Amino acid sequence: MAKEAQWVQVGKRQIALSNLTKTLDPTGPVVKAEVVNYYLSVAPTFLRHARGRPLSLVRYPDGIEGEQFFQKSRPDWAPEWIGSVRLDRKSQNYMVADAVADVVWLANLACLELHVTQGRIPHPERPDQIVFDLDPPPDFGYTRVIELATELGEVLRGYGYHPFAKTSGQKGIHVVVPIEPRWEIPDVMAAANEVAADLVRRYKDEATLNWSKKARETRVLIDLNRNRKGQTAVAAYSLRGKPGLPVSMPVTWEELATLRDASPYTHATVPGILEDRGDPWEAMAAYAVAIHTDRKAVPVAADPATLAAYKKKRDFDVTSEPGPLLGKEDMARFTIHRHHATNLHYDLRLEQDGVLKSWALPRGLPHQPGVKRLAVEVEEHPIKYLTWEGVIPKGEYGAGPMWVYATGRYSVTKEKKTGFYFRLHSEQLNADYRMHRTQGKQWLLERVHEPDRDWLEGSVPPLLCEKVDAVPIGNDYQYEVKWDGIRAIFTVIEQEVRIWSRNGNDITDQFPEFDATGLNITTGVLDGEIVVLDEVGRPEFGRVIKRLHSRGEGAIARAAKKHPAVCYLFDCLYLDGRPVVRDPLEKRRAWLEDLIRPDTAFRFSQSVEDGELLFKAAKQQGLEGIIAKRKGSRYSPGRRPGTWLKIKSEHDVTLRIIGYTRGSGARSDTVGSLVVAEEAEDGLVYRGHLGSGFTDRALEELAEALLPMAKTERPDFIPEDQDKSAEWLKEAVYCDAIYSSLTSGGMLRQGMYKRLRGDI
DNA sequence: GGAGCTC
DNA sequence: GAGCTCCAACGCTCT
DNA sequence: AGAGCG
Repeated sequence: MAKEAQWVQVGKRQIALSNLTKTLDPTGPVVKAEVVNYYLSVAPTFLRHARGRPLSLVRYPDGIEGEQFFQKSRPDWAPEWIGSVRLDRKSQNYMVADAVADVVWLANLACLELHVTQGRIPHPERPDQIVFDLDPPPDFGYTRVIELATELGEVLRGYGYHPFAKTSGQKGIHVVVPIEPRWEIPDVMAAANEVAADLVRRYKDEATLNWSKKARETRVLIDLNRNRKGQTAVAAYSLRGKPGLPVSMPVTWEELATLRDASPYTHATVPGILEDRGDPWEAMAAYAVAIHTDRKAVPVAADPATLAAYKKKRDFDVTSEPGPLLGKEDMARFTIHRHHATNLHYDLRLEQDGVLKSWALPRGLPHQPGVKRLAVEVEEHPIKYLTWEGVIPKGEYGAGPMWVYATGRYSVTKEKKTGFYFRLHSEQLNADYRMHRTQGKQWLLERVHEPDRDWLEGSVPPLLCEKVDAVPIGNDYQYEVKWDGIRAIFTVIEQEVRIWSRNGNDITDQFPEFDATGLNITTGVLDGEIVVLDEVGRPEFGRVIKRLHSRGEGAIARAAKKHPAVCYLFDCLYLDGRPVVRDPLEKRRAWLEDLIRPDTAFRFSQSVEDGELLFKAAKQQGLEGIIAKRKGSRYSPGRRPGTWLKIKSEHDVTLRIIGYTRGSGARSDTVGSLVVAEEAEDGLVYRGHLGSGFTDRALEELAEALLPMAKTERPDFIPEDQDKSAEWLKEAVYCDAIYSSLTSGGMLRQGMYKRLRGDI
């Protein structure tokens, strides 16, 4: 072990990291610590595609400018927990990554590139994907490679495959199709060859299968050799040993079409992108099909006419949800129902011998390794329940709504005496579980691997609004009231609720009225707006903000009693063991409505179809505005402008800054917000607080920018030194007095009101 | 990057 | 103790 | 037979 080794704990493994400050990419420069960090952060996603595949390491112990070498066999000094597999009698003992710790250990070996075979355990000799490596000659424009990859994608669809794309991390593009692991390599090669030859026939001047340099000249090599025995291709999310440490990055077909080169994807950017938009390949395994040369009927003849027709409707196809799974007759299917009978529960159904083996899961699916959930074996169900969804009428057994929570295919990865391990592949859920019989009909369901992203850990940045001036009209939208209060993300773990502000601050303690008894849920992430309502049911921002600022248990309890808050929930991001952010808005909201218990502090934010009407009503009621949401849209934490629009109900407001609040945070130099009032017929009307958590300096700048916009530069009641707005803002005592008067009850106190009004 | 071998 | 060496592989093509 | 190729 090198002398300066640093020990880290990854899962249950301890790993010695050596030479962390060694530069591996001098052009960055990038040191080894950053490489380890990269692989640590993408490991759960990386493993989804690489787990169980024999590895080739490309190691750069002296950095990308030093010597590089391949390594396949498992060195005998590897820790005992690094797994391995032998492809045949006389082959290597290939290493196989299974857990995050394995990836970190490999990263420490300065193994920048990880390459994998197309087969994986338990059938390493039967590929479960075909890779088409598009390898352009020098000076072949990237855009043209993309075009060719896109065409290849279409040809593959014509043959009934579901293609996925990634950058190679260098000049090329890899098009990958998942297949069922049922054929030997020669059969798979033959199928691949047929499709590639088809493409080459259509694009004679662009593409070739001929591998010799001379014959290739200026054409792209469609390299099928990556599919051969013992051959590997760079793994999805692997780094490449090139300047800047680019990544072999899975992309959606839409993303691919907009790429101009592969430069956006590097060790530095990929973790953020992944966090932002997830893994485009996540559901890949659910789209495995039989190779086209061995199907009973070839689904689509690959003649040019068919392809043209396909191309025509492709725009629609690509932008909408993926189509139905193909070839499902060849693999075992599964469904999980959310069944809101007398007692809410889930039903896990696995296809086996022509029936659905079923278990009732009273508390949903486990969300994390180590979490176990009871699973009670129930009677087998007929296959037709795979897709059944609806309401079981009152009086019948199990009366109540039953939703398809996830459906796709599954594979048993390991059989044990007391149970089995299985992996779910679907659009909704891709995870490994262990089913373990404890006694009789009682089983325990346990999650095996870490999720890509732990939705229940800490806060999730909420999807934000974009302000617009007019109500977007159309059948594409649904409309909700814009509740004027505190945006809050709720995380529920078991029976514990935590509340997070939009900036990720934990505000749980401020609102003791929100507890899990109001929600029919075991684990979840919900999005809503906390409001305090006035006598006629209008949100009073001043009151709720006061709730946010009260300190001390006693004060909070008193405030909660005086001004009880409710929360209008409008979205659901995670539900009992699976993220739902990628389900369409309507589905998320249907689930949400179902999980809110009546007569609690939680309410469902109703939506309506008529935007104009709601807008008019909102204006009449003095509400802040309405929100238009695009139907079918996903939830993109952190933002995605254009999917969610906020409309101000008043446009020509003249605001005046009448004070500021002291911040409630720990930093003494922060100012809470500007207190703004609107000019009305009969004086100033409090409109709320602008921003929060400014430093004095930032606030001065903001005030300077805003003051000229106000009708009067400064209200008359501000004492002395009228010239310097910044100094005016520093009149803390005075403004605090205004603040408290403004916010007691959300109204201007009598005296102050008079003073503000009349007599300015 | 780590280990085994050689001097 | 320092210095050197090893650490892959397939199948096809060209020479 | 051996080197080259990715």
